[in-house]
Amino acid sequence: MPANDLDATFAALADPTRRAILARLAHGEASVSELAAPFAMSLPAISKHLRVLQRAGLISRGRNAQQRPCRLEGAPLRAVAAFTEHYRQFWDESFDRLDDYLRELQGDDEKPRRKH
Amino acid sequence: MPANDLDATFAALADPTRRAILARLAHGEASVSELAAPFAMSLPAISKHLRVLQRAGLISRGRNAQQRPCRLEGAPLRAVAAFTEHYRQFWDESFDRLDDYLRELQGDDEKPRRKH
DNA sequence: CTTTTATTTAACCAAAAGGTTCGGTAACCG
DNA sequence: CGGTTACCGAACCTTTTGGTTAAATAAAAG
Repeated sequence: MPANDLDATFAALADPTRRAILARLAHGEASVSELAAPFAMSLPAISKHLRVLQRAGLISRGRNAQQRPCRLEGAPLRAVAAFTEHYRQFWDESFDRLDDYLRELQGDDEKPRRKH
Repeated sequence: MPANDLDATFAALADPTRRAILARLAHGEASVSELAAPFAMSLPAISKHLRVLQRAGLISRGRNAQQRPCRLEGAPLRAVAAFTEHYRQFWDESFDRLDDYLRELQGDDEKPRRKH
Protein backbone atom coordinates (compact mmCIF):
# COMPACT_ATOMS: atom_id res chain seq x y z
CA MET A 1 0.00 0.00 0.00
CA PRO A 2 1.63 3.18 -1.12
CA ALA A 3 1.32 5.53 1.83
CA ASN A 4 -0.79 7.79 -0.32
CA ASP A 5 -0.34 10.81 1.83
CA LEU A 6 0.38 14.09 0.10
CA ASP A 7 1.91 15.47 3.27
CA ALA A 8 4.53 12.75 3.46
CA THR A 9 5.11 12.72 -0.28
CA PHE A 10 5.68 16.45 -0.63
CA ALA A 11 7.80 16.54 2.51
CA ALA A 12 9.96 13.70 1.18
CA LEU A 13 10.39 15.46 -2.15
CA ALA A 14 11.34 18.75 -0.49
CA ASP A 15 14.91 17.60 0.14
CA PRO A 16 17.44 17.75 -2.73
CA THR A 17 19.37 14.75 -1.44
CA ARG A 18 16.22 12.65 -1.54
CA ARG A 19 15.30 13.86 -5.01
CA ALA A 20 18.81 12.98 -6.17
CA ILE A 21 18.39 9.52 -4.70
CA LEU A 22 15.13 9.08 -6.59
CA ALA A 23 16.82 10.26 -9.78
CA ARG A 24 19.51 7.65 -9.26
CA LEU A 25 16.93 4.94 -8.63
CA ALA A 26 15.16 5.82 -11.86
CA HIS A 27 18.09 4.10 -13.56
CA GLY A 28 17.58 0.92 -11.55
CA GLU A 29 17.92 -0.66 -8.14
CA ALA A 30 20.84 0.32 -5.94
CA SER A 31 22.30 -0.58 -2.58
CA VAL A 32 22.55 1.90 0.27
CA SER A 33 26.29 2.35 -0.18
CA GLU A 34 25.89 2.94 -3.88
CA LEU A 35 23.27 5.56 -3.17
CA ALA A 36 25.43 7.19 -0.51
CA ALA A 37 28.57 7.40 -2.66
CA PRO A 38 27.87 10.75 -4.38
CA PHE A 39 27.14 12.59 -1.14
CA ALA A 40 29.47 14.16 1.41
CA MET A 41 27.36 12.72 4.16
CA SER A 42 27.57 9.86 6.62
CA LEU A 43 25.88 6.55 5.91
CA PRO A 44 23.35 6.86 8.73
CA ALA A 45 22.25 10.17 7.24
CA ILE A 46 21.51 8.43 3.96
CA SER A 47 19.79 5.69 5.88
CA LYS A 48 17.50 8.28 7.42
CA HIS A 49 16.71 9.77 4.04
CA LEU A 50 15.84 6.32 2.76
CA ARG A 51 13.53 5.77 5.69
CA VAL A 52 11.73 9.02 4.88
CA LEU A 53 11.38 7.96 1.26
CA GLN A 54 10.14 4.54 2.30
CA ARG A 55 7.57 5.94 4.75
CA ALA A 56 6.31 8.11 1.89
CA GLY A 57 6.00 4.97 -0.24
CA LEU A 58 8.47 6.32 -2.79
CA ILE A 59 10.87 3.40 -2.46
CA SER A 60 10.70 -0.23 -1.43
CA ARG A 61 13.51 -2.34 -0.11
CA GLY A 62 14.62 -5.90 -0.70
CA ARG A 63 17.35 -8.10 0.61
CA ASN A 64 20.32 -9.47 -1.26
CA ALA A 65 23.04 -11.00 0.97
CA GLN A 66 24.20 -8.16 3.22
CA GLN A 67 22.73 -5.57 0.95
CA ARG A 68 19.30 -3.99 1.19
CA PRO A 69 18.66 -2.79 -2.33
CA CYS A 70 16.27 0.10 -2.89
CA ARG A 71 13.79 0.28 -5.72
CA LEU A 72 11.86 3.30 -6.90
CA GLU A 73 8.10 3.13 -6.32
CA GLY A 74 6.49 5.89 -8.27
CA ALA A 75 2.90 5.37 -7.19
CA PRO A 76 2.77 8.34 -4.77
CA LEU A 77 3.81 10.57 -7.64
CA ARG A 78 0.48 9.86 -9.25
CA ALA A 79 -1.16 11.86 -6.47
CA VAL A 80 1.33 14.66 -7.01
CA ALA A 81 0.57 14.66 -10.72
CA ALA A 82 -3.15 14.74 -9.95
CA PHE A 83 -2.56 17.68 -7.63
CA THR A 84 -0.75 19.75 -10.25
CA GLU A 85 -3.34 18.73 -12.83
CA HIS A 86 -6.00 20.29 -10.64
CA TYR A 87 -4.19 23.62 -10.99
CA ARG A 88 -3.22 23.20 -14.61
CA GLN A 89 -5.08 26.30 -15.74
CA PHE A 90 -2.86 28.34 -13.42
CA TRP A 91 0.44 27.14 -14.82
CA ASP A 92 -0.21 25.87 -18.32
CA GLU A 93 -0.48 29.13 -20.17
CA SER A 94 -0.89 27.50 -23.54
CA PHE A 95 -4.04 25.62 -22.45
CA ASP A 96 -3.28 23.27 -25.34
CA ARG A 97 -4.16 20.13 -23.47
CA LEU A 98 -6.96 21.35 -21.29
CA ASP A 99 -9.52 19.97 -23.70
CA ASP A 100 -7.76 16.64 -23.85
CA TYR A 101 -7.71 16.52 -20.09
CA LEU A 102 -11.37 17.29 -19.72
CA ARG A 103 -12.17 14.72 -22.34
CA GLU A 104 -10.11 12.15 -20.43
CA LEU A 105 -11.99 12.87 -17.23
CA GLN A 106 -15.24 12.27 -19.04
CA GLY A 107 -14.13 8.79 -19.92
CA ASP A 108 -13.71 9.51 -23.57
CA ASP A 109 -11.04 6.92 -24.19
CA GLU A 110 -10.15 8.00 -27.67
CA LYS A 111 -6.61 9.14 -27.09
CA PRO A 112 -5.13 11.71 -29.42
CA ARG A 113 -1.39 11.67 -29.97
CA ARG A 114 0.07 13.77 -27.22
CA LYS A 115 3.46 15.28 -27.76
CA HIS A 116 5.31 16.35 -24.64
CA MET B 1 10.37 36.07 -10.93
CA PRO B 2 8.66 32.96 -9.65
CA ALA B 3 11.05 31.58 -7.09
CA ASN B 4 11.43 28.50 -9.23
CA ASP B 5 13.01 26.39 -6.53
CA LEU B 6 11.77 22.85 -6.15
CA ASP B 7 12.96 22.77 -2.56
CA ALA B 8 10.80 25.72 -1.56
CA THR B 9 7.87 24.61 -3.69
CA PHE B 10 7.70 21.07 -2.33
CA ALA B 11 8.25 22.29 1.22
CA ALA B 12 5.42 24.79 0.85
CA LEU B 13 3.11 22.12 -0.53
CA ALA B 14 3.93 19.69 2.28
CA ASP B 15 1.60 21.45 4.73
CA PRO B 16 -2.15 20.71 4.54
CA THR B 17 -3.10 24.20 5.73
CA ARG B 18 -1.13 25.73 2.89
CA ARG B 19 -2.62 23.35 0.32
CA ALA B 20 -6.09 24.25 1.59
CA ILE B 21 -5.24 27.93 1.17
CA LEU B 22 -4.17 27.29 -2.40
CA ALA B 23 -7.39 25.38 -3.04
CA ARG B 24 -9.36 28.33 -1.74
CA LEU B 25 -7.39 30.74 -3.90
CA ALA B 26 -8.13 28.65 -6.97
CA HIS B 27 -11.65 30.10 -6.70
CA GLY B 28 -10.33 33.64 -6.72
CA GLU B 29 -8.50 36.29 -4.72
CA ALA B 30 -9.03 36.46 -0.98
CA SER B 31 -7.94 38.57 1.96
CA VAL B 32 -5.92 37.20 4.86
CA SER B 33 -8.91 37.15 7.20
CA GLU B 34 -11.02 35.36 4.64
CA LEU B 35 -8.30 32.77 4.20
CA ALA B 36 -7.92 32.37 7.95
CA ALA B 37 -11.62 31.88 8.66
CA PRO B 38 -11.84 28.10 8.08
CA PHE B 39 -8.92 27.31 10.38
CA ALA B 40 -8.73 26.97 14.14
CA MET B 41 -5.53 28.94 14.14
CA SER B 42 -4.40 32.44 14.99
CA LEU B 43 -4.05 35.10 12.33
CA PRO B 44 -0.28 35.38 12.65
CA ALA B 45 -0.04 31.66 11.99
CA ILE B 46 -1.89 32.16 8.70
CA SER B 47 0.32 35.14 7.95
CA LYS B 48 3.34 32.91 8.33
CA HIS B 49 1.87 30.30 6.00
CA LEU B 50 1.22 33.01 3.44
CA ARG B 51 4.80 34.17 3.69
CA VAL B 52 5.99 30.61 3.00
CA LEU B 53 3.70 30.39 -0.02
CA GLN B 54 4.87 33.76 -1.25
CA ARG B 55 8.56 32.90 -0.87
CA ALA B 56 7.85 29.78 -2.92
CA GLY B 57 6.25 31.98 -5.57
CA LEU B 58 2.90 30.22 -5.20
CA ILE B 59 1.00 33.37 -4.32
CA SER B 60 1.35 37.08 -4.95
CA ARG B 61 -0.12 39.87 -2.89
CA GLY B 62 -1.78 43.16 -3.68
CA ARG B 63 -3.13 46.04 -1.67
CA ASN B 64 -6.71 47.12 -1.32
CA ALA B 65 -7.36 49.58 1.50
CA GLN B 66 -6.29 47.79 4.69
CA GLN B 67 -6.46 44.44 3.03
CA ARG B 68 -3.64 42.59 1.35
CA PRO B 69 -5.40 40.25 -1.02
CA CYS B 70 -3.69 37.04 -2.08
CA ARG B 71 -3.73 35.63 -5.57
CA LEU B 72 -2.72 32.16 -6.69
CA GLU B 73 0.40 32.02 -8.85
CA GLY B 74 0.63 28.57 -10.36
CA ALA B 75 3.94 28.95 -12.17
CA PRO B 76 6.00 26.92 -9.67
CA LEU B 77 3.60 24.05 -10.18
CA ARG B 78 4.85 23.77 -13.71
CA ALA B 79 8.18 22.59 -12.30
CA VAL B 80 6.37 20.09 -10.09
CA ALA B 81 4.45 18.78 -13.08
CA ALA B 82 7.70 18.48 -15.02
CA PHE B 83 9.19 16.56 -12.13
CA THR B 84 6.40 14.00 -12.01
CA GLU B 85 6.42 13.80 -15.78
CA HIS B 86 10.02 12.68 -15.61
CA TYR B 87 8.90 9.69 -13.52
CA ARG B 88 5.73 9.00 -15.42
CA GLN B 89 6.76 5.48 -16.36
CA PHE B 90 6.95 4.63 -12.67
CA TRP B 91 3.46 5.77 -11.75
CA ASP B 92 1.45 5.56 -14.94
CA GLU B 93 0.62 1.88 -14.81
CA SER B 94 -1.33 1.98 -18.02
CA PHE B 95 1.97 2.56 -19.84
CA ASP B 96 -0.02 4.15 -22.61
CA ARG B 97 2.61 6.71 -23.29
CA LEU B 98 5.70 4.70 -22.49
CA ASP B 99 6.78 4.73 -26.10
CA ASP B 100 6.51 8.49 -26.23
CA TYR B 101 8.56 8.68 -23.08
CA LEU B 102 11.29 6.38 -24.32
CA ARG B 103 11.47 8.29 -27.56
CA GLU B 104 11.89 11.47 -25.58
CA LEU B 105 14.65 10.08 -23.44
CA GLN B 106 16.62 8.69 -26.35
CA GLY B 107 20.28 9.01 -25.58
CA ASP B 108 19.87 7.74 -22.06
CA ASP B 109 22.63 5.18 -21.65
CA GLU B 110 20.71 2.77 -19.46
CA LYS B 111 17.46 1.18 -20.41
CA PRO B 112 14.74 2.00 -17.92
CA ARG B 113 13.48 -1.04 -16.11
CA ARG B 114 9.94 -2.05 -16.58
CA LYS B 115 8.11 -3.46 -13.62
CA HIS B 116 7.13 -7.11 -13.69
C1' DC C 1 -7.49 63.44 16.42
C1' DT C 2 -9.22 59.07 17.98
C1' DT C 3 -10.84 54.65 17.09
C1' DT C 4 -11.54 50.62 14.47
C1' DT C 5 -10.15 47.19 11.06
C1' DA C 6 -6.69 44.37 8.80
C1' DT C 7 -2.48 42.62 8.97
C1' DT C 8 2.41 42.20 10.32
C1' DT C 9 6.38 41.95 13.59
C1' DA C 10 8.59 40.37 17.75
C1' DA C 11 9.52 37.21 21.29
C1' DC C 12 8.88 32.93 22.75
C1' DC C 13 8.16 27.78 22.84
C1' DA C 14 7.82 22.78 21.61
C1' DA C 15 8.48 19.53 18.25
C1' DA C 16 10.48 17.88 14.01
C1' DA C 17 14.24 17.72 10.63
C1' DG C 18 18.83 16.88 9.31
C1' DG C 19 23.13 16.01 10.55
C1' DT C 20 26.84 13.73 13.59
C1' DT C 21 29.33 9.67 16.25
C1' DC C 22 29.43 5.36 18.46
C1' DG C 23 28.10 0.89 18.90
C1' DG C 24 25.14 -3.18 17.37
C1' DT C 25 23.58 -6.84 14.13
C1' DA C 26 23.40 -9.90 10.18
C1' DA C 27 25.42 -12.22 6.41
C1' DC C 28 29.23 -13.74 3.93
C1' DC C 29 34.37 -15.19 3.60
C1' DG C 30 38.89 -17.06 5.01
C1' DC D 1 35.95 -19.80 14.60
C1' DG D 2 37.18 -14.77 13.64
C1' DG D 3 37.11 -10.89 10.48
C1' DT D 4 35.00 -8.00 7.01
C1' DT D 5 31.14 -5.91 4.68
C1' DA D 6 26.79 -3.59 4.75
C1' DC D 7 23.65 -1.59 7.12
C1' DC D 8 20.71 -0.02 11.19
C1' DG D 9 19.60 2.06 15.90
C1' DA D 10 20.37 5.09 19.73
C1' DA D 11 21.96 9.21 21.70
C1' DC D 12 23.03 13.68 20.85
C1' DC D 13 23.24 18.44 18.77
C1' DT D 14 21.66 22.42 16.03
C1' DT D 15 18.45 24.62 12.95
C1' DT D 16 13.93 24.99 11.10
C1' DT D 17 9.04 24.73 11.46
C1' DG D 18 4.57 25.70 13.17
C1' DG D 19 2.23 27.42 16.58
C1' DT D 20 1.24 30.93 20.49
C1' DT D 21 0.42 35.88 22.65
C1' DA D 22 1.27 40.71 22.85
C1' DA D 23 2.52 44.81 20.70
C1' DA D 24 3.18 47.66 16.32
C1' DT D 25 1.72 49.54 11.90
C1' DA D 26 -1.35 51.37 8.14
C1' DA D 27 -5.41 52.84 6.28
C1' DA D 28 -10.14 53.98 6.77
C1' DA D 29 -14.07 55.74 9.51
C1' DG D 30 -16.16 58.61 12.94
